[in-house]
Amino acid sequence: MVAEIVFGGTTISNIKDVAELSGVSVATVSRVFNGYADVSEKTKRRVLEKARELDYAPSAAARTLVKQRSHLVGVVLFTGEDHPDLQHPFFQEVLVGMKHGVGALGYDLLLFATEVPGDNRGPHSYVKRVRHHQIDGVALMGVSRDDLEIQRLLESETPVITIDLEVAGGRSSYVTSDNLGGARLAVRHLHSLGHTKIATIAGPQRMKPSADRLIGYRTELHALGLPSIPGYEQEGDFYLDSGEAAMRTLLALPERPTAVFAAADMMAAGAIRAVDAAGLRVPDDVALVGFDDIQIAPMLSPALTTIRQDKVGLGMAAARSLIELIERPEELNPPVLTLPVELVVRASCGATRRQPAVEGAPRRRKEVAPRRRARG
Amino acid sequence: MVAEIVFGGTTISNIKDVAELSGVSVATVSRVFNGYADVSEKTKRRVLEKARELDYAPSAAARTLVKQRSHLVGVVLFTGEDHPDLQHPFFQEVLVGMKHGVGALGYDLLLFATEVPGDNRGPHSYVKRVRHHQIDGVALMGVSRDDLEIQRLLESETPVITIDLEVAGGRSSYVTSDNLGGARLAVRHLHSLGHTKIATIAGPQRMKPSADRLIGYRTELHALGLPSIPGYEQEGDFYLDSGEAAMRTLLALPERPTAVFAAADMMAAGAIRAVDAAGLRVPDDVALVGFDDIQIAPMLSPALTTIRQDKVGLGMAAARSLIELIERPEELNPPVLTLPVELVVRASCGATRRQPAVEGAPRRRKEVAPRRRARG
DNA sequence: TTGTAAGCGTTATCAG
DNA sequence: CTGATAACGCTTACAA
Repeated sequence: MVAEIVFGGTTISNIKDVAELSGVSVATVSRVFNGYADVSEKTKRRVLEKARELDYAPSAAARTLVKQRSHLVGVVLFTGEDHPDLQHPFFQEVLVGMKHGVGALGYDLLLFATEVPGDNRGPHSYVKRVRHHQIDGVALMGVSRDDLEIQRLLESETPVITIDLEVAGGRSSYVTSDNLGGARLAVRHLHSLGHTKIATIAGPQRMKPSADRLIGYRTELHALGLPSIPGYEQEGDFYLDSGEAAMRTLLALPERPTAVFAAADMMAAGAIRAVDAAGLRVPDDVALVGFDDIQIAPMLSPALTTIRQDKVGLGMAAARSLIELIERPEELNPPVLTLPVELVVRASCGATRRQPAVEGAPRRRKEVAPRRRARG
Repeated sequence: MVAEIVFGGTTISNIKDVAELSGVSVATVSRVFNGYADVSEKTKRRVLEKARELDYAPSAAARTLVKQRSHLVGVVLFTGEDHPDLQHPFFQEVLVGMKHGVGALGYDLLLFATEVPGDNRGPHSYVKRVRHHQIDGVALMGVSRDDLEIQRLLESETPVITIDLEVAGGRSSYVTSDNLGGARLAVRHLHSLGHTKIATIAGPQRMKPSADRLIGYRTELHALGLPSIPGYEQEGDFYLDSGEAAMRTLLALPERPTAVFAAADMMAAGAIRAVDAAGLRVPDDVALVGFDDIQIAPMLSPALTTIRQDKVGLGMAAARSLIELIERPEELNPPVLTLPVELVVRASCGATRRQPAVEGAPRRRKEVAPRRRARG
C-alpha cells in the first residue's frame, strides 16, 4: 500500500509515504517537520508517530533545492605551500570547535578538498564549489598568501568567516585570539621571573596574529622600561626549523638573551632544540615561553610554558558568527571577536624551580656536575 | 533575455540559462556536462563556452535529487570519552589523505558533527543522517567502543570503510597499517643495538592495532630467542599519561628493561617523561622506540625513533576503497588493505651515538662532567 | 544528434 | 487547520 523500497533490510521512505500512512497530505507532513504552528496537536502527533515507524528522514537535497539553502558550511584550509593542508596542529582543534558550533545550530561541515594543481576534475574555484553545493557560508583558516580566491569569495556575497585572518568587504567577519595581550603576558611573566634580556622569535609579519604578537612584545618591553636590544627580534615561519634557526642566531648574539618569547609553540620546540645543540639548557640558560599551547607543549623537555589560545572556543565562535551572518542577512556584519588567552606555566620558563632567580638553579633532572650555580 | 539573477555583482545561472544562451535544449547542456559522447563537437564547444561566460555551476542538490547520489562521503570520528573528537594527531593526517583521495575522484567530505548527548536537534543517528544527506559512503575512524551505530550502519547497506577497525558484514572493508610487522621491526632494531631486555608499553587490547602490535612484539622476541620477562608487558591507552605510568612501572621492575617499545608515540612521550623524572636518560639508560611517527616525534628530547605509519596514505587508501565500494556495487567488497610501515631512526633508540653499544655513550648534548663514559 | 517532458522529494502559495 | 499544485534545477527515457 505504501510505496517504500526495502533496501538491505532498511526502509527508505519519503514524505509521501508518511503522508499516506498518516492519512494527511504531504503539505501537512512538511508543516509538521518544519515546526509550523498551524497544525492540530492530534495530526502532528499522528504524523510524527508514523514518521518514526517508517524511520523517515527528509531529503536534504530536495529541501536544498527548493529553499536554496543547504545548511552546509564549507571549510577551506590553506597553509603555506611548504606546509600543505591542515598540518599545523592548531587547525585540528579549531576544526573540532567549529564542528560542535555548527552542529549545535543544525549545520554540517563540508570539507573542501583543496584542488590539486594539476588535477582538473570537478568544479574548480571555491566560489564555484560554493555555488555548486549551495553552501550557506564558508570558514577560512590557515595562511592566506593574498589568495585571489578569497577576494572572489567575498565579492560573491557569500558569508565568510575567517580565523586569524583580517578580511574586509562582503558579508564577513573574523575571530582571533588576543595576540597582543598574550604576548604582553608572556613578556611580563618572564620579567617577573627576573629577566631583563628578553628576545622574541616572531612569526611571519604578513600575518596579523604574528604582527600583533610582535607589537605586544614591544609594548610590554616598553611598559616595563626595558631597552630593546639589537637583534632581539628574529622572524620565523611558525614551524619548527625556523624556530631552531632563529634561536641559533639569538644565542650567537654578543649580548645573549636570558629569556625568549617564541610566538608559536612549534617554533619554541625548535628553539629548545637549538639550545640543546648549543650545549645550553632551558630554562637555566634561556627561559622560554611559547604561544598556542598545542598538544605537544607539555610533552617537550622541558615542558613548555606558553600562552594558551582557546582553540576549540575559536572554532565555536567562528561557527556562531558565521551562522549569524547566514541567518541575519539584514543585520550588520557581526563584530570581530577577540578571545582571551591565558598563561600556562610549565617548566620552560623556570618558574617552577626552587630558586625564583634567573640563573642556573638545579634542574629536576639529576646532574652529575651542576655548573654555573650562580652567575649574576 | 536570459533569466539570471545578479547577486552581489555575481551571476547565478542555471542550466536553462546556459541552454537559452547557447540556443539548445537543457537536455543537451546536461549531456555536455555529463560527458555524453553523442553531442556534436560544435554544440559541445558552444555550450561549454556559454557556460563559462555565465560562470555556470550545476546544482549539486538537483543532481543528487534525481540521481540519488550525492558524491558526498561522510566522516565520523569517534574516540574514547576521555579524549573526545579528533584530538589524536593521528586522525588529522588521515583526514588529509582522505580529503585528497576522495577529492581526486570527484567526491567531497562531509564531517558529521558528533551528536552532543543532551542536544536533540537535527537528525540523530548516523544512519539517519546518512540518508538525510544521501551520503554515498561513510568513513569511520577512532576508537569504537562497540558502538551500536556501527552495526546499524553496516546493516543499512551503506558502504562503510574504517581505519584500523575490523568490521564485518554489509558493504564494508577496512584499511590499516602493518602493525604486527612494525612491532617486529621495532623489537628487531632494539635487539640489533645490543638490547636483550626489551619491554613494551602496549595499547588498549580491545583495539585490533594494539593487539597486533603486542603480538608482533611477542613474535619477534620469540624469533630472536629472547625470553619474555614478567612485567615486561604494560598496557596504556594511547595517550601521554598512560605511557608515563607504564614506564614508571617498568623502571621499578627488579630486572629493569634496557629498551622499551611503546606502541604509540604519545605513550613514548610519556615514557620519556617518566625516565626523566626517575633521573635516568633516554637512550642511555633506556632505549625507546615508538609507533606512528606523529608530528611531535622529532620534537621530543631526545627525538623519537619510531615506526612510521603512512597516515596520509591510509587516508587515501580508505578513500579509494570506499569509492570502489560505492561505484561497484556488484563487485565483492574490496580487500582489507594493510599498508607497510617503516623504521625511522632518531635519537631515542641510541643508534645515532658514537658507540653502537647499549651502554652510556656520550650524548650529543654537551655535558660538563660526562658520566659512565664506558660501561660495557 | 537533438528536443520534449516526466519525474526526483521538498516547500510554499493559494484555496478551501 | 488542511489539501492541491506549482516550482526548485537537473537527468533521462522516448521521440524525432
